[in-house]
Amino acid sequence: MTGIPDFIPLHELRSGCPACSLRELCLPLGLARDEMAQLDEVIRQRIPVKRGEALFRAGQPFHSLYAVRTGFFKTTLLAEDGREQVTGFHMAGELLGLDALGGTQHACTAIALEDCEVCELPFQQLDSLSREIPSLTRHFYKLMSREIVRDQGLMLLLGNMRAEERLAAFLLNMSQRLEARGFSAKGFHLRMTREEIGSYLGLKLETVSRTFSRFQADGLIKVQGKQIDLLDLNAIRSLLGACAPTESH
Amino acid sequence: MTGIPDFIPLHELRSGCPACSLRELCLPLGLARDEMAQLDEVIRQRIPVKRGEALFRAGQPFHSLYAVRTGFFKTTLLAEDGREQVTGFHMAGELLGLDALGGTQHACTAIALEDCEVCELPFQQLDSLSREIPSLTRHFYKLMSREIVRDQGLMLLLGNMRAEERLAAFLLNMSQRLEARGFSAKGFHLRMTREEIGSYLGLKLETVSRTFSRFQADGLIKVQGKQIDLLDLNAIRSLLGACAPTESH
DNA sequence: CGCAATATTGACACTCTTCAAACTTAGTGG
DNA sequence: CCACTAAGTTTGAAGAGTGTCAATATTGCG
Repeated sequence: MTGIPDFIPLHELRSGCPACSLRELCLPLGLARDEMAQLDEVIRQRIPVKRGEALFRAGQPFHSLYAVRTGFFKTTLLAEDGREQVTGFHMAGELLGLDALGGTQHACTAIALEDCEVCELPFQQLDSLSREIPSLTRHFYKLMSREIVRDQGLMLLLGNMRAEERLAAFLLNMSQRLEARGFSAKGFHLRMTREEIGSYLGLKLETVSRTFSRFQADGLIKVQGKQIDLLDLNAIRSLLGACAPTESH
Repeated sequence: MTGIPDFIPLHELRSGCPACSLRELCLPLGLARDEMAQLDEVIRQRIPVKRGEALFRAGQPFHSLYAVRTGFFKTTLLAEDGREQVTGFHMAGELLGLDALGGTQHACTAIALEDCEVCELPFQQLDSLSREIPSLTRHFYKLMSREIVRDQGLMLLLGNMRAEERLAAFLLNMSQRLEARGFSAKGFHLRMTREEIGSYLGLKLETVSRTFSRFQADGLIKVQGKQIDLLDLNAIRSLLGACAPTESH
């Protein structure tokens, strides 16, 4: 039981990876019972991260990947002149730290946007395990290539789309990912500020706010601070001009 | 000698990976002699790709990675509405196809911008080999995470920088990569059109052209069609306002 | 060498940003 | 529990930076 902090209630100790509903999002499918048990040994579960805290920061040595169990993170990149850009928002079942997998230090910073729980996957031990469980390596290849494709989709958005299209793509993406996790696809509470949305989409916060207001005036959505309700999904979709992929991550 | 086309002159057969000057860019360092020999067996070398031809296209099944041996490629992403974005330019020693590594089909299209030669690395066989050569897996992790970091640097550029900064970052990046390959850092021939540069940087071709002209008027560069000479590297660097990472890839 | 593709340049339109002020929400301490 | 403060949001007006359209010049491939 090494590495499992003792403030976790006893009954939680039994709910490791094999029982985790998010398993198929962060571990390969089709693992044998004993393989799963091996992984379960290695993974440190349910580490709490408070709102505003960093899970890791750019430049810190890389030791582990982290799977989001509950809560919501942003990852940011910091330019030398202080400009910071949000490179992603991450929710339950997603893996953080892939951009450091091959290297020695983290490239981005991961900040909790609300109180979160993560599971830690120490890379050294995963690496050893992957000799016994070849599908593990394959799984990380898949996750990393998915991350590359995701980033390229965002590049397409940043390079080609106008404010309305960007916001529409953002809302649909959130909707879809929340739905995939069993939440409502039509109403949700944004965890990030307008400024963080803007940074992610390459827009200023005022532009984000204005565009939300316009969407509301047009009857597409209802905005109440961070609470968003999508009133006309099809109309929002049509804003994309059949453009960028909404899918993925 | 399977897989090696017979139009390759005999003396080339001896110049496989162990002799290739680009080796350290596409294969892990510190391989033993016999490991290198094994890889050499698997890699199909010096496949010619003519200017304008696709090395692979988005949607095609993924079988192999490709190392650029000579020449110059662009990779593009195609949105459903026909909009296409250039996601990267790739020169000798760089690996293409990483975005498909974990999946079954290519996500982007790779087009040769001049007559090229590539080496093919069949993934199946690499995968088998990596059981005997663990550093191979690690190497691909590294390459993929580098690709993620590169893409995120571009996201930062697309999200935050203005036309002048984008062009300056582009020129410095080209200069640096060419220099690393033994070419001049100050004068080079662009292989891509203004439109392709613009697509990559999220600008219209007219803006690229205008910005080049302004740089020239300011004495920063000399432009003669696709021939670019960097006259004042420091001044170009200072345009970046100490922003985005120019490094990488 | 000739033609199509590419590049340059200008004038104008438009989107987004900037600056500023007012307003709302959430969190803190009396 | 309410007052207070800081952070976040909304909205307006003006301006900068790119995009668009169009005409002309140039390049480079066949």
